[in-house]
Amino acid sequence: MNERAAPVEPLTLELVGAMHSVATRLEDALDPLGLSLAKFGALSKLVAAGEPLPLSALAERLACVRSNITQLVDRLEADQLVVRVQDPSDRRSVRAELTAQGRALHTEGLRALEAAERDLLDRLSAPQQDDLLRLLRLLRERA
Amino acid sequence: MNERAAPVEPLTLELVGAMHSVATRLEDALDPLGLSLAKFGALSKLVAAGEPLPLSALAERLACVRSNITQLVDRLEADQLVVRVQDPSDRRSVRAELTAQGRALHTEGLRALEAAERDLLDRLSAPQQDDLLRLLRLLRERA
DNA sequence: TAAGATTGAGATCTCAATCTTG
DNA sequence: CAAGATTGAGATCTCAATCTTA
Repeated sequence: MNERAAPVEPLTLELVGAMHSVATRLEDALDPLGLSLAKFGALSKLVAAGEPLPLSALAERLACVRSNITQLVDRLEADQLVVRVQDPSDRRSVRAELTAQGRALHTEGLRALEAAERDLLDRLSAPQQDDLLRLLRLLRERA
Repeated sequence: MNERAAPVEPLTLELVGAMHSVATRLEDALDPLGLSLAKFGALSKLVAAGEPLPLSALAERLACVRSNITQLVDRLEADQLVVRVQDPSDRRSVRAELTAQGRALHTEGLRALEAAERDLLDRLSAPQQDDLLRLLRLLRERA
């Protein structure tokens, strides 16, 4: 029994707080490269796809709305990391294509993130790391 | 051995993705009340403190910069959930004080969050929930 | 009309610079 | 000068409305 007042903070706020802390650490790791998590995420999806992606597809894979991608690609284009290319078969569609520079920076970002990841996860044993990933995926895969 | 290309996505991006998904779910739960996670977080810290807090203290407890709190309190004040009060003993200091309306809405928000929390965590057994919290705290408590 | 993309308004956050008070 | 708060600029995100093309 605990005599003190009941916790005012729901469990989920702890979740959000911890995740915010992790995200901040990762942003800091990417910052020296001029990258943000948002930008790296987009580059990452483009590399994974292996080909230019329509902005709608990018929005779907990054779990955000289309208008967000319009602006994100604006900034990526200003950084010369991607270019917009027209789709001749459907003139409504615009695809984002990686530049050589974008591909190279993604590789650097990957290294930086993996270093930050080792720093972060070194606290946890290998089985703990597996557990964490499994639990988070359970939360995510909810309808 | 896996013949396919190595995963392009670092483990940490999975973490960020899961975080984003959870945060979105919680935002949705608060939305009908006209609350956001940011606003609820501030109300929650004020309720926990039991007294008006200087904006600096609020910034510290919410792990963000002061200028963020200035604007957040602007919006909370516009919603009539808090008021700014002057500190007679130090005229530099401004404290945020809950209104009755702010206190009431915090209670409603708490209920909404706890419902969303049950929805989210129902997937996990009680020991799994404990594990998740423990693991996240380990990640957070890093220097 | 549907779909793809963009625009405009606004919420949330950061940083750098500034202003007042200590 | 330090500290507390604010302001201004800009990044990131959402929603509603709009424009073009299918």
